[in-house]
Amino acid sequence: MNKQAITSETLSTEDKIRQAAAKVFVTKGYAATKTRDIAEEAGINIASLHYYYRSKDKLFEIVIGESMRRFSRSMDEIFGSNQPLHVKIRQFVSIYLDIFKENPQVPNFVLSESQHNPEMVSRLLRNEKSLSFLKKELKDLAEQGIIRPVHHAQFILNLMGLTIFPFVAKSIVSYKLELGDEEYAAMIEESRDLIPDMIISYLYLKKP
Amino acid sequence: MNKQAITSETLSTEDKIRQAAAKVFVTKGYAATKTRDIAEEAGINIASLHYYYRSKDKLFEIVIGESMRRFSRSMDEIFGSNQPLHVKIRQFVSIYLDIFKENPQVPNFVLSESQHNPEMVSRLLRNEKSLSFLKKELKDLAEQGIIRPVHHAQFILNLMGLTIFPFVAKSIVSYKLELGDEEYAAMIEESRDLIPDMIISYLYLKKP
DNA sequence: GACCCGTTTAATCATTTGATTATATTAATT
DNA sequence: AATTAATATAATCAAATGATTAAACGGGTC
Repeated sequence: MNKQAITSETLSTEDKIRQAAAKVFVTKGYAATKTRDIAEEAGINIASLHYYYRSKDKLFEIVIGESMRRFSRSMDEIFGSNQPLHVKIRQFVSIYLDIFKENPQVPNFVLSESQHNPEMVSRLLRNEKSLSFLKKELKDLAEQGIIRPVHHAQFILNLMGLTIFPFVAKSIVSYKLELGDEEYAAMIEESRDLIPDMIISYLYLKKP
Repeated sequence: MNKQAITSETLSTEDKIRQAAAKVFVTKGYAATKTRDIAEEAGINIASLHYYYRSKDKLFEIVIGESMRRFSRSMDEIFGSNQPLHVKIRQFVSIYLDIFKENPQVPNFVLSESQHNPEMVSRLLRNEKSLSFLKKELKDLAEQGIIRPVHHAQFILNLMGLTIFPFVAKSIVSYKLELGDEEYAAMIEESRDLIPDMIISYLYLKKP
């Protein structure tokens, strides 16, 4: 029972709708999601949905906004801390692997909807901190001869790409390489060490 | 004029439809694409679209099937050749960077639609060769002590992730990191060497 | 010119879909 | 109990959408 019971007994209608919307939007994408799907998933009437959130658009922006900000903030926290860079790298990979193992469809959802609606990105992330301190940290470490010089965007792209890609490409890759779910999951688990190892070994001129 | 002229003068209606469909599907995704969008883009009547391709679904499968197989085959060709592994790695990155620079929306399109419809992947890629020879090559090189032992799926995932991710994440990353189009393109160009360098330096125990 | 066949078009259909309205129900307050 | 405000529901609307139909068009063949 549990989840079902909690959903229908303890949550307010408003929350039930938001939860259901998140589930359906993330699974099917904005365009393929019908307001009726959400209402059914939430176990409520379509009109209630419009009563709480004025439109499908509004509801969608709340859902994807939450996803994007959660993503964005964890990143700022990790790279804004004062640990050594190589620790931050391991933290990033480990934290995001855990998040995505719980929500494997979210990365594709966010990336896909962002591409279809780029100005939404700027609107929803407007107040989020930037990663400019990372730029400085990389520059300083490079000047001290600890790491090789590298554009901070290169660094972020490679780190994110390695971490996220296994989740967005699972259907295709697991088919092409004939891997079962368990084997695929085991590989992702392996990458918890492999990704940081690879990046650190490339980046650092003297091993940290 | 050129492209426009070629489209409306020399192409058959059938080809105009397929080209228009590819453009619209890739840009907006399956669910958000209306048959009227395609007809308008192709400069033809909606009924003609149904005359040549029985339904929106059929047309879509042709378009995405072409994308997926083109992707899949280039990969098989590169890794099926008999060049040294480190050359194949550089080839892979360089070839795919060129493809995606021309069609930056395709990776997101294929990945996103694949996730929403996983059995489509198996149906469309049914007859494509697998990458099993790569598995053997990695195993052999590892046994000879040339490279470190690594799961072939790890290898493919990391290589693809590094190459593809900059294209699927452009909206978000360029916003968060405040990069203009030119700067972003320059970074991708940098990665033509950086990605292979990083993978090779991690993989090879003695430099090749 | 008459006929035929592949193609194109305008008009239309049935269903789906986001949204609204008017009514009912519930819970709290007096 | 009566009143009121918040919430939920059934019924319905107008627009959008995938698909079809029947008629027109065009070019080749006899």
